[in-house]
Amino acid sequence: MNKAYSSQEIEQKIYQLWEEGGFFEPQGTGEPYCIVMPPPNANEALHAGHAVFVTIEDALIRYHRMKGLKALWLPGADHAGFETQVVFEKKLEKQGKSRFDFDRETLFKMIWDYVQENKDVAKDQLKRLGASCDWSRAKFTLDPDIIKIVYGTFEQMHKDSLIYRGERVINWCPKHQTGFSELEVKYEDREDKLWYIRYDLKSPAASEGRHAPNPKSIVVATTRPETMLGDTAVAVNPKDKRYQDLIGATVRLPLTNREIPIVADEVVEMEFGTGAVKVTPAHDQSDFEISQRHDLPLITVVGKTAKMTEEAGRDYAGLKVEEARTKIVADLKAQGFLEKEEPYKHSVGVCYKCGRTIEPLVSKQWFVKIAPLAEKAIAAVKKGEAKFTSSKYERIFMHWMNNIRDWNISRQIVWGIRIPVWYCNQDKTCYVISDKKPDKCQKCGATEFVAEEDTFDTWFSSGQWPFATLQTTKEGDFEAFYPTSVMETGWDILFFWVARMLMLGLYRTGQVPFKNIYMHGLVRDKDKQKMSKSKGNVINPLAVVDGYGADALRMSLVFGSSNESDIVLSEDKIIAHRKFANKIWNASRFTLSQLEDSSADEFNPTQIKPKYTQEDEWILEELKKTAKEVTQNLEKYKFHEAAQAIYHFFWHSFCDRCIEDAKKRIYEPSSKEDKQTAQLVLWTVLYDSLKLLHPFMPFITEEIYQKLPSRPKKALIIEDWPSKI
RNA sequence: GGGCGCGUAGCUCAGUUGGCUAGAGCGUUUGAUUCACAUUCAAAAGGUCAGAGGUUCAAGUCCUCUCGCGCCCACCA
Repeated sequence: MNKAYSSQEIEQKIYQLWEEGGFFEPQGTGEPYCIVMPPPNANEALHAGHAVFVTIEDALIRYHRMKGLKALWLPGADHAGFETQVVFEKKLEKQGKSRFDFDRETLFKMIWDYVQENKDVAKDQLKRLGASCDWSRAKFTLDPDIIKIVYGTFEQMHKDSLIYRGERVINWCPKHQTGFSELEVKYEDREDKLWYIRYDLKSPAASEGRHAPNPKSIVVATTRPETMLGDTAVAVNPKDKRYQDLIGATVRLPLTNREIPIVADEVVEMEFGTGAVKVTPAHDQSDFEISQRHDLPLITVVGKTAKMTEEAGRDYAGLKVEEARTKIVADLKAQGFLEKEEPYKHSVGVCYKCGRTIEPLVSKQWFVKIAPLAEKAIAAVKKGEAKFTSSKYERIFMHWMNNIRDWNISRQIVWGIRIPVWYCNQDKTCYVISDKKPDKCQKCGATEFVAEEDTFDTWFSSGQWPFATLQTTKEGDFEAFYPTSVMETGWDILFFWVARMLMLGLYRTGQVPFKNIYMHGLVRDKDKQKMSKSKGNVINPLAVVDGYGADALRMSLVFGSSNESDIVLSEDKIIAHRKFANKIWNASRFTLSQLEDSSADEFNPTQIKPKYTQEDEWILEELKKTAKEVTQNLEKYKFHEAAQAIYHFFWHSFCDRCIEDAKKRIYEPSSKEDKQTAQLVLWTVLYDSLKLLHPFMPFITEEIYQKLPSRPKKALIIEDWPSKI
């Protein structure tokens, strides 16, 4: 053995040993244990967050495998619709091209090829981190059998009236040319202005017999004056005494003279601005809802590229929103309609990818009626069918689920699963749901169809991942492993993914997709800053593996972080655990050398009749206690405690005391029995320590195990866990 | 506006249902060793557990308030 531990020399060799041994496939007849891996993006290298899930999930899998459970860790890769398309678009941009230069099929094919080129990157990196997942079952989110299941879900939901196509205000990114769900919109604080605009009355309201002065106008406050061109009403609160007389009156929209009514609606807050609000149903979520209640028309004045439309009128059509705003304000001022303007701080929705201001636009999109699904998910969590290991995430989850809104699942991108709809006519009122182009519409008899061009929100398909994978891997997998044992993923995708999996899993299978939910935190740098490319503080896990070894990286990710909160990763911490790896190496090197040179008779633990000293009894007791502590903490998902327990035992009990004690007894033995007993103790403690360390530091422990005399199994990975509880 | 969480040694954090002199890693100081150890070992310093009040035989741990910080959600026109 080398004097110092060299991770580079052994890691690859050890991984190969496991793979060739077939140890990653579920073995034996034990109780099934299954984790479905959150599939990394197929086109991207892994980042620190991936290293966290590998560390935790692999520790769980290895522990349960050693405990004798039939353990399956099911890997996969995600096409990651929008994310990947954005990456690809940037590539195109560099070549001076845009995705709009290509037709749907060509673009899809180009991205497909691009993903194929990169698809092994993530897989190879997972292997380098030591992920003991069953590659023979690996799935890709665009596998035809997965798509088939996703289509089946869509069709079933449509039959159950849980899917509808509707005209709604959606969150539109003018750069990426797609709509989003509300989760993909980020908010940014902005210093803006609030403009007060006077709308003159066409005719006084019916107010005979009232004492109130008969007003001639009403003033509204807005941050988006340019959208006034699309106003179809002014709304006030029905309880607002100031405007009682005006409800039902008609005003003339400045600049256009179009006549619009004043309506009363509860959502209007009397305290804000003047208490009167302009209603622009085509460009504001809340206004849209008002328009539905009052049967108001829609006028779209902002188009999909954030430019004013023809409907905005000759003077403004074609202007960018910001230009239109400036011009409108100037025009209003010139014509005397601008009462005042004041500085105003508010938050504005922006695209989470590019930061462009989100334009709320009315558009026809596919929606999932979410309330019935949410109800079942809430009930399942309440009943404990799916348990959050941390109550804080359960509370956050419940709060969101109780306020959930219908889910826009259509995306105007090509990289994804096409929504399997075929329209029978141009106005798209009649359609057939089918994976292939249908022959004939049963409803209207049409034989010509227009294909839906939108694709599903990635989360609609990945929300079905646990059952879709297990139903398409191997015969009997679904029956054996569903519901899976635990879902472990980052808290940032609690709503995006975990909540959707629960809802869709319950809907499709009648069972929760996983029994436990463990959320890990964000990896931060030593100053607790979020890692980002622009800050230059990103720790590339593969670079760490190269420099310090996968075991050191894994150990530093579990050590000193708990409560499923954020994880601080620093070079100091990694170095500390590389030192620990070296300590393990050398303690083992010493132990093994002491067992070897008992040349007289080969070391054989079963042949030794030990005469334990007090010190021996102490270390064996400590070992037992540590095994119990590691086990209990693993059972409770307290990885940091488990790791710390074995770390402390190995270093300070085994190395500092047990080995020191053994030296005297082996070098200057008082009796043959005592020497042999000392050797047996060393062997025993090392043997069990390797097992206890293995879930966290799989490579080094396996390498040493392979050198251990009298080892009972082919590999440590399939050894028996040393503690029953 | 609503919700969640955090504030414990210089730094990063543990501390299970309230129970002995509050712990770990890194860092710092002193000594030893190079005899398995790209070192290691022994020892030490360092905390009024954010602050105030309360419950209790007993509170870092439960309750209330205050201060500071972070995050999430929301139809802030």
